[in-house]
Amino acid sequence: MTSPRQTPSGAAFLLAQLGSHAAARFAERVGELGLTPPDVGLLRMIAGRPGRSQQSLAQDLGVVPSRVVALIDNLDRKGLVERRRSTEDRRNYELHLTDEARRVMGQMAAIGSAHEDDLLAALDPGERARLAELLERVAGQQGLTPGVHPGFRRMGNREAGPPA
Amino acid sequence: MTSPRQTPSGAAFLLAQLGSHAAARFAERVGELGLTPPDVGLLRMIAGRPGRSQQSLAQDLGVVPSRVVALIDNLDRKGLVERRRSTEDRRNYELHLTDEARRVMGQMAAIGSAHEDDLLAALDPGERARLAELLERVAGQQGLTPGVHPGFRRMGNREAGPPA
DNA sequence: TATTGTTATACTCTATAACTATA
DNA sequence: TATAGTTATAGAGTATAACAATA
Repeated sequence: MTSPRQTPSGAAFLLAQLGSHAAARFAERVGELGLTPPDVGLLRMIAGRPGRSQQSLAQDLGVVPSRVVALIDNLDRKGLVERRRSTEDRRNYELHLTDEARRVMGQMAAIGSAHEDDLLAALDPGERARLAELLERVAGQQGLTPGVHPGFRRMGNREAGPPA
Repeated sequence: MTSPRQTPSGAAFLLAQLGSHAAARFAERVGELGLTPPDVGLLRMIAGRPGRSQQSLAQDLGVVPSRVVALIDNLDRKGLVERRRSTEDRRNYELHLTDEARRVMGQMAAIGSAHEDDLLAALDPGERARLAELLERVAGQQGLTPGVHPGFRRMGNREAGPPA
């Protein structure tokens, strides 16, 4: 006979599967605002600590500084973030949101609610709370930083690519 | 004062965050076996229906057939899958696992258990079951196929890349 | 003509390393 | 010499389109 369980492990697989799904749906939604998920994360991080440098972002995101250049370039081109030379140390920039960015973030909040609502349509409010509570405990035990999505750095594929 | 909630929505965000984390940890583990997460998914799909064609995989995975070529090339080079020309319709291949692949899948089962255990260390057995039950209902309502991870096709970035 | 698999090509994402300006 | 940011370059992942063999 074949293997007893076709479906993988259990909650761990469901978590990965649903997480990927949730991320994809979220990407669709914010895409309508002209944003990518990384854009959204960056905006939130800058909003949380205005004036922070690209280096500090690179550290918190776990990516290399040159990556942040491209990321911020995106937001800059969209008119959502401003680079101001620091007057104290003219090597670095102080990153600030524009008024436009603050407007966009208002829309993001609405999008977030709708997203949550659609995603968890199968659960009633009590069940959603229980789910959130369980997930929070898992996230805490796993050492995840609240509010920081680890989807920035690609998980290294330590193997060869396609043939030719 | 600033926005009342720094942390995004709630369970939806936690789901995406934990899902990404779970996937990354799983990638680490199977990497020690010389496999990538796509490898694992493919092996399971072939094991579930030996002899299936690359086209059928492409459909179930939601990727383009040329992508499957590279994916199967990988497994082929590792000696885990065999392409046998179909005798009925010599256009397509029948994909089969090798003995080595079956051995590897045994190890994968052990890895899966350890992964689940580490990931959900914060929860006792009853809580794990409750979590799985909630997640299953969400996954069902969202129309996710049991056992198929949607991480194959990259979610389209419908926006410009880095500057130059 | 339609279908399975393949190759050729191009585009995006991302990291590494070299470079500029400032300290 | 060390640090913030940038540019140049390269590698992996993926899709589109053109192609070969078979039906």
